[in-house]
Amino acid sequence: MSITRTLVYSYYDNYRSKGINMAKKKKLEPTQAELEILQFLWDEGPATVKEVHQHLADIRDKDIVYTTTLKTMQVMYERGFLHREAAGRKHIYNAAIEEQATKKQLLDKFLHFTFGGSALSLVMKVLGDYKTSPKELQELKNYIESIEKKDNS
Amino acid sequence: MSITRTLVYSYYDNYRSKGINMAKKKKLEPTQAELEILQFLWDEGPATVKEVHQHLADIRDKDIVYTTTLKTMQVMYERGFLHREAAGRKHIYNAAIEEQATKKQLLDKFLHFTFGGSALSLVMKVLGDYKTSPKELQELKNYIESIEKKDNS
DNA sequence: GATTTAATACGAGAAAAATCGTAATAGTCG
DNA sequence: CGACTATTACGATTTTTCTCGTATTAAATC
Repeated sequence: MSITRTLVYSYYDNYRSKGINMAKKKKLEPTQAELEILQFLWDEGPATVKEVHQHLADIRDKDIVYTTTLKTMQVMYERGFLHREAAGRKHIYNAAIEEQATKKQLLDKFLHFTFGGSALSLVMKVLGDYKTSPKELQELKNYIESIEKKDNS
Repeated sequence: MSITRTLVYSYYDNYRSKGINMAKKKKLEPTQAELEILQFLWDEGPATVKEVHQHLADIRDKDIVYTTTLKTMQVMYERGFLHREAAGRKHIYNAAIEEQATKKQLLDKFLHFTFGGSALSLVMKVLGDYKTSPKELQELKNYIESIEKKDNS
């Protein structure tokens, strides 16, 4: 129980805490299919549908049709998740939402639904379940110490 | 880039690595609504629909009708996520799937879709985004050291 | 400038998830 | 027993997400 239970957040706090009219807040979270696309654009920068689609074909196990990717990206554009720019007959798409903020948002949600809001129990689970190299562990300790230093100032 | 990119897993590995006929594998992952219910049963043990529903009403911001909870739990029972036992006119439900294994499964998926499979970048993000108390940080360091020791034996 | 090709636009539908309303049932209490 | 109530059963609907096929457009090639 100890520390893994200490740090608990409510997923809904995000919505409640931001004022009165949160009810009419539109859906702002990318879906999973959309996430895979954003992931690619965040890492690689602007790309065409073709490039994105190629990447998905590599990544995924299940096949997908070109127009599916296209459609998804068009929807993402409408939803404000992507920018785009015409270049000849093509469009060049880019992420329109910020990587870190988006991940934070999804993390909040995941934390709520899967770990009951406990951030530390998630961290422990990850460290316990995935083999981490000595070097990585060392770097992680350093990072923790840098947080400690910052907190003390 | 450094360490946050090192530890990368493919979400699909889970499916691929377990043999030949993975294609016909049924949907085995609880949905989000189901997760909230499992969470409660894992924490609190066996409960009636009424109790679960009461809990959801407390937890959630949006209202939900009783039969919705009931239906969800019935579906979960059919899907094999819950056991149940008649007690007079009621049913007493309990989780039928293992907490840690289930969370691992969901973590794999989340890691893939939201952090491109990088476990460490998730850990760093969590530590960076959520304020963690000095005591918690210390316990975390201890935990990391215990992993280091174990690896060296 | 006609034909071919590569891309987008768009509507429709399948699949999955979540919700609800009504009916049936089993237990309770007068 | 008969009325009442709490509970389950179940079908249907809504909402969200994902997928695909066809039509259209714009550029490239000959």
